[in-house]
Amino acid sequence: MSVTETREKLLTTALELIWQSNYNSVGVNDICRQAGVTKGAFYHHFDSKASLFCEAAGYYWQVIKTDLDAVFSPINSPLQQLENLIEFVFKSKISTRNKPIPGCPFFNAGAQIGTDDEKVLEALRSLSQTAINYDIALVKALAAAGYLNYKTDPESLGRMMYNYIHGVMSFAHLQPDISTVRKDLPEGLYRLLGIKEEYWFTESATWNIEPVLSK
Amino acid sequence: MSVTETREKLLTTALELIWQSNYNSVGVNDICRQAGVTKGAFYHHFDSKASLFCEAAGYYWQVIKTDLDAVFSPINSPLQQLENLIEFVFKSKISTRNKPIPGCPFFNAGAQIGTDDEKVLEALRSLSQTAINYDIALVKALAAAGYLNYKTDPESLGRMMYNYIHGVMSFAHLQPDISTVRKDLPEGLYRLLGIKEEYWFTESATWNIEPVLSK
DNA sequence: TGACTAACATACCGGTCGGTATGTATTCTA
DNA sequence: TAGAATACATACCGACCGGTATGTTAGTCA
Repeated sequence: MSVTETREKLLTTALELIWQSNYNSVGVNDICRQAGVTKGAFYHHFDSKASLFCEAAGYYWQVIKTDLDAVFSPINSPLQQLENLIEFVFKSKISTRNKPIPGCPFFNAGAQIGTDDEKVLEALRSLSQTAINYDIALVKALAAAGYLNYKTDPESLGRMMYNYIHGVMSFAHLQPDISTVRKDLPEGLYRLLGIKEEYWFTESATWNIEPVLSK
Repeated sequence: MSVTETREKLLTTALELIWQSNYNSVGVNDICRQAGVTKGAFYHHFDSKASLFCEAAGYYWQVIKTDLDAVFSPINSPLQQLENLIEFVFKSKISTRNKPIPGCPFFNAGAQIGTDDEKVLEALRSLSQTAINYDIALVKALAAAGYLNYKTDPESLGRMMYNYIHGVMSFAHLQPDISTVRKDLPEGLYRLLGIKEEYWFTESATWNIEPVLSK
């Protein structure tokens, strides 16, 4: 394995394992074993488990940014973007490729990591804020196009979208019922956004490529 | 300390500690130290850490049920019940009594506990479903009273409320900004429920007693 | 009063945790 | 081509984990 290969293998493996369970119960040894490298290699590349997590956060973001840019591509109408987002969340964060319903690794980790480790928290904050910014942009576009019922504070509404999506994902983690999510996810977003009812379920997603990281 | 005192002290202490951080990082030793009892006493009363958690779940529910019944008391109008719920979530789950914003211990735990330990998961599932049932009842009452914009599936909408609330709480855990929550929590629920806009922020909560467990 | 037991206390166990010290190939550089 | 730096591998550390074995005390009941 080349240098960058080893490094990326550790990053992706860490993501995968933490995704499947959680930050605390995934040990450095587990990551190393799964990645097929030794602990020496691990601590050659990363200072600590926490710093690996921070770097993995950046790596993860860089990876899904490609997907998000496609999801929110301006060649799609705002309504299509919304449907794309729903499809993206479902495909990349929920879906049924394996038994467990994973949710977002970093959001889960947010609830898992103690209040210590400020660096990790900061990485998570930055990550979530960047994600919310995508939502905010969508809200503005929807509002400008006249799809929305209420007058709207885009920042607040972007946060609401983010919070709702992650609430649904966490619930799906506990109650792995695909059909429930299929229903609750879009309708909840329609309601939150205040999409006028005549536009509900009228557009279909233009995004359906396989998410980069979910192989 | 009497027998039941010791037992309850362990239960409440476990709740408190898990609340403040999370299931995995709170050890049996921590619980014992904080509760002022020894490990021998712990394992005299409980079979394992997991079984303590299950019993704590039941205990917790029994405790907050009192609050919930007050929040959703039929002497309050549906709109008042909704405001009460918002106030309850804010006071008992968020608030500012200490620095950290805890969220719901059991919801957090849901994201933390591995897919193993099926008994724990089952306890969490039962707990969340019972909580959702309160929301469902509220949805029905609101719909019957004509406060809602859209035609509604109460079960689905109850879940949406639950998911949104916990999404907000988890986000608050990461970004401890009280004023944000103060805004996003009610408005998100109004939007989700489809409360007609003329009823937004029109009622004030009739519930403001101190939650039982948050001393 | 003595046998029995519930309710603890103390000491300790094997296993695992994140992290490190040190050795060894391989590659780059002067 | 010598030697320095890189990229690991191996072995090991102390701390802590959940859990247990065993001792001690206090109350119950015959």
